[in-house]
Amino acid sequence: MEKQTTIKDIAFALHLSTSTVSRALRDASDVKPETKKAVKALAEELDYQPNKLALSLLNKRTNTIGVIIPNLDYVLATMVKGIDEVALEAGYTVMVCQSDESFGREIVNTKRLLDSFVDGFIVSVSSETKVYEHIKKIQTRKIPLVLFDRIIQHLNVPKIHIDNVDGGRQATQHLIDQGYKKIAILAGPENMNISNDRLQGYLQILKENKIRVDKQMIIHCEFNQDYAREATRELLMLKNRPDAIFTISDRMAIGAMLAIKEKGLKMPKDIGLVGFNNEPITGLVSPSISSVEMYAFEIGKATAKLFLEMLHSDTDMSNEEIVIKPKLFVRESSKRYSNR
Amino acid sequence: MEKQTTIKDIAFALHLSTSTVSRALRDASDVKPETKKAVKALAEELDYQPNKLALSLLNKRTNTIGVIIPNLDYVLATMVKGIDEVALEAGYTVMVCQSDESFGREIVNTKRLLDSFVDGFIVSVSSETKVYEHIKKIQTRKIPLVLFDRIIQHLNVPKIHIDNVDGGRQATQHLIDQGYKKIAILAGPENMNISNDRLQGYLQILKENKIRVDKQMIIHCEFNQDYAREATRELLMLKNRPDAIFTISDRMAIGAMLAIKEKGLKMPKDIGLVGFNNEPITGLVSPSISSVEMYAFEIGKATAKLFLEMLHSDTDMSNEEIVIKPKLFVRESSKRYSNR
DNA sequence: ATTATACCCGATAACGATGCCGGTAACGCT
DNA sequence: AGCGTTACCGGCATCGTTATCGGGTATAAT
Repeated sequence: MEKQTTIKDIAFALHLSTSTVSRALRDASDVKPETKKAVKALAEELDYQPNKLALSLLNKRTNTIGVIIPNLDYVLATMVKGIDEVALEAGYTVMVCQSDESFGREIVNTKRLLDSFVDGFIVSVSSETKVYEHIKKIQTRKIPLVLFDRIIQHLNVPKIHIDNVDGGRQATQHLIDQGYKKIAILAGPENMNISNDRLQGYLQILKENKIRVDKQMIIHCEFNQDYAREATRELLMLKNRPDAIFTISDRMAIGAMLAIKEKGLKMPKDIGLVGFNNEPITGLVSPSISSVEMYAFEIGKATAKLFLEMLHSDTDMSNEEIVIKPKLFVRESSKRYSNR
Repeated sequence: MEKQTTIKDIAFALHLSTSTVSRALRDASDVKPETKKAVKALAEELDYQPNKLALSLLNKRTNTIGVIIPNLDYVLATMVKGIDEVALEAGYTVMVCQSDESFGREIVNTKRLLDSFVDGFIVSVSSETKVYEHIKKIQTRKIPLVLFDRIIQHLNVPKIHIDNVDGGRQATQHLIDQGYKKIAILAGPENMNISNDRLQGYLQILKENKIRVDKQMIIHCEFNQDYAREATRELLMLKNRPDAIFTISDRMAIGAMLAIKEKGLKMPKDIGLVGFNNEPITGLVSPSISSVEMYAFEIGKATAKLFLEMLHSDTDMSNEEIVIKPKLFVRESSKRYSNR
């Protein structure tokens, strides 16, 4: 690594003090125009770049945002893209850390970013996370923090996410409308808000339609294609098997689809299927899979905007909560009647 | 943001000098054991964390790696995951910047990371990038740099990538083995190494099999599903249409598949199709698509390892080039004969 | 001629940490 | 008594930058 030219070099070369050079470069009022010109010219020539480290040490700002996410699957990668775009525009650089759905790594990442002096955090918690001390630590240090997508509902932090209850409602109501009678749900781990909320929507709709809840139809399994496949296999072996399945992710829907095909059942005739996320793959498999769009890119952008707003405002925003409406896209896997 | 406890606070509280506190914390030899103990106890109590910015300013090291990638699609996200894993292990934090396939943003990202004083760069260039001044700038500053996946062949920089020529060879030879006579290729933009190399492999195999190259069968199009679909439409309208298509990405293969289905042709009977990347989707669509696996996660890990090695060794490694063998996974879209 | 007033510019401290050097006290040895 | 050694500890400079204060000089006003 080569030595960068510093303000001192310029000062020395021009027989000026560092103070004057500093002021000249920042176009301060009390510097002679010619001096300014000379300084700027030399700065240009030597390709002078102010040392951000030194500035950060002084100002206690690094123009860096710490982003912690559980992984880089389609949805989160899309959200990160949105965050990145807005952050870049505003002059911030993001440090993306993956917890890999591990609580321990989430802790490590938080610590790392904390002592890298990021200006703030944008976090989506891992599926393992059940204790929030690390999050609270960020708060007690008064460092700006926004939770997105996988939020922690009871924490007093600005949040942004889709209306997962509504997503669950849309999916379930749609299956009922299509004449399915016994609807199962493949939910995720019990502590995850996105799982619980979607399940809540499912339960609401069953109740509103006066359908009795069958506990056998509610499966909590890992957020993963293989687990979903296995869970679906078991569901389909019940003597009172479901005639529709709502999975809370598209990966899980794929797993369910594989188990359904394996069993020789036809969608949408014998069984209906609705996923969540509306990943491109849902439109490409056969039958195509109905899914709930969650506008990941928009959420990413909105998250970064909310974060920046928080960073620059001094009013307390910890009660802020932005909720975005999802939208069901109906495809072959659940469409029995073309008129509805 | 709250004030962090510094070494000065501890020094003041214990009526010591900052130097002594510093030495005590680093377990230096010439500090009385009791003093050490007192310092450490207080440090623990006040939750002292050394200020990384100050240290970075002194040592000119930030323990941060700048990663620049064109986007966060499946392959690159997987690679980043590999990089992240190894980097975390080694105590480094990565700053991931997406150029979004834009040359301008690649420049901006390079600049940003440069003056964030990252310890080095891991870069995969955008498809627009045809001029390499920003890369050379990194080199002239003697900052460690590794190129991966989308490399620049003629630059004297450590590189790591799969054997794209071999990937192209495997795909093309397989199609010939399956009895296809007129094989088209959907290549990417002309300046991309991964595109050119795969095309090269294709050409080699045609030549080795004494098949005349038909320029109409070589299409350069954007790295994108829709462009690939349109290109395939046009290919299929030729009076002398191809009976097999090799696309250099799976996204493009999907586009091609859609155009093929639209035309009413059957795979693998009427036409064969082979993609590249071996994304999960290739096994899920119908017919499933043959594709060349490029071991993205392994490449990511190997890249980070190579980078770290370079960082810690002082021998010149600019001629290092790691090439990983890809492997064709045969699926329905191109499998006419079950015995081969 | 004296004072006021811009107008420029330099010295210094500060951000937090460490490396180097130097200093002091206590002790042992000749 | 005088010297060297050892064990501890503090002072200072340094990294690169800016904010603050305090001059100095030339011009204008009295």
